[in-house]
Amino acid sequence: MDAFYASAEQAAKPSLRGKPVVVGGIGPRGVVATASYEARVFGVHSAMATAQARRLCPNAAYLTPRFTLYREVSEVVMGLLGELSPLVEPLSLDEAFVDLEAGGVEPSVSAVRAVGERLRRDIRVATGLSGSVGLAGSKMLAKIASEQAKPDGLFLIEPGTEAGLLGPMSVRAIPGVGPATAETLRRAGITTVAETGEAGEAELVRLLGKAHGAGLYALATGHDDRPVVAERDAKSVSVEDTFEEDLTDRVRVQLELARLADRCVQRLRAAGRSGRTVVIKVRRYDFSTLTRSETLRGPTDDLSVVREAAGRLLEGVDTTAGVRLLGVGVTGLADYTQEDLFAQAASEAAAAAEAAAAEVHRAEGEEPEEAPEAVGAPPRRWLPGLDVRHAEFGAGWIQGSGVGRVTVRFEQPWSEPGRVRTFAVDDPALEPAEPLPLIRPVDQLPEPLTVPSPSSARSGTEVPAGPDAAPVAGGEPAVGSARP
DNA sequence: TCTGGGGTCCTAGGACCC
DNA sequence: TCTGGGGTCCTAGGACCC
Repeated sequence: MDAFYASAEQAAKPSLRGKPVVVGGIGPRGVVATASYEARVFGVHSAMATAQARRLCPNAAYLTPRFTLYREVSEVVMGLLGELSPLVEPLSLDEAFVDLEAGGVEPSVSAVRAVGERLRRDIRVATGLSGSVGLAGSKMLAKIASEQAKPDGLFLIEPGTEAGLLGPMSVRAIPGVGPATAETLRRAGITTVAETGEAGEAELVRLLGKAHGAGLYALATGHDDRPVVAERDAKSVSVEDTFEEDLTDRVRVQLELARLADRCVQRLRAAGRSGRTVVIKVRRYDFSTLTRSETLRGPTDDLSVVREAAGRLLEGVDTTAGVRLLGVGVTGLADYTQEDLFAQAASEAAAAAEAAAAEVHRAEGEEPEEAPEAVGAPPRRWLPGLDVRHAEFGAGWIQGSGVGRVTVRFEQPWSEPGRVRTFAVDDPALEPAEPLPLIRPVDQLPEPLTVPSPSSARSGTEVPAGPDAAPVAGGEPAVGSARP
């Protein structure tokens, strides 16, 4: 998918189409997840500090990610891929390998190209978004082809043309070659794919180590027989938080670590897994990062066991100078939950310890756990980009908030750009809402009396899509769109 | 107002075992 | 009586990907 998160936001928010949009962390320590192509013109790109992006492109819309929506769109797209072949290997929410041979597609350039073009049309019709397709004889080549295809295109690497195409490219084009590997190779006078192959396997192994060197040599010389593997089981589950300000209070650090352990176990249990090794991660004020791990006697999905292990691991870490990030993870995953005596005993001991600790906290007048209760419900956070519903004005999204006010734009994926209104942050008529689908469901037609928009009469042949969306080929109506 | 969050894979040293 | 060789597991860190 092209600029996936940003494109999804533009499809959802008509007023942002054709405008720079940046999706990512909104806070002081946020980074950019995806920038729309309009924002990239200003030099904004993924992994850049949001603060720097704001300097480069102050007029962009800065939005917090809505993963629920992206996951829903992703499932639709992965479903379309599943119609092409039983062998689909997702790499992320917006990217996957498909083994067309296993899907019985005739192995000819014309047949394969036709499948790719039809897929791109189907994706646009089903989601309103554009995707790019790379077609080639191996995973590496297909990935490079898809990069060439972006945005909104298709690129096919014909057998026999690989060396000519790849040779002049930077070695960075090869998946797995990042900044460190590229720098090591550059110091050895190697910068292109062709030079990498010419260096020979022995030299690459000497420079990069056995596995990486041999693997890179194979890829650089066009050898890649890695199979497309469907549904691989996760090997670890982890959660982490970067704090807006460094934590220095040890009790607060312990509290946050316990919270992270809770979230980690929740995810572990939701996946129906259990794990044997507990890992904590600590990033200090100076960005130095360390991990500590402990392997249990058997796999567990018990909250107290994980919490206790995390707590023990933290004891060996000096946090006095300030903690920027904390994380808790579980690896060594097993498919089942082993309710052994060890876990039960530890669980009971932990429950007792917990009760005792809570007593101590109360006695010491710890504020973190008590504060919300004392003041009532925690203040709602109106994050830019999130969905809301107003009792009178209907569905909209948060454009911004501050000084006790929140600004909402009232529009839907299938409407004209909407109007902005401002409310008090505690306006009872305003409440958080679920994301609307990008394509209007057929069972949610507008009611004629309440939405008599004259412009909607021509919506029958339009597809809600990104700013540079081409009309649907053949002009067939989009799924789900209809006249009132 | 530099540097997220969730992953995978590899390396290397020490413990431990046969 | 001058110290093998190989394998696995655990721990910690680093590169890389989206």
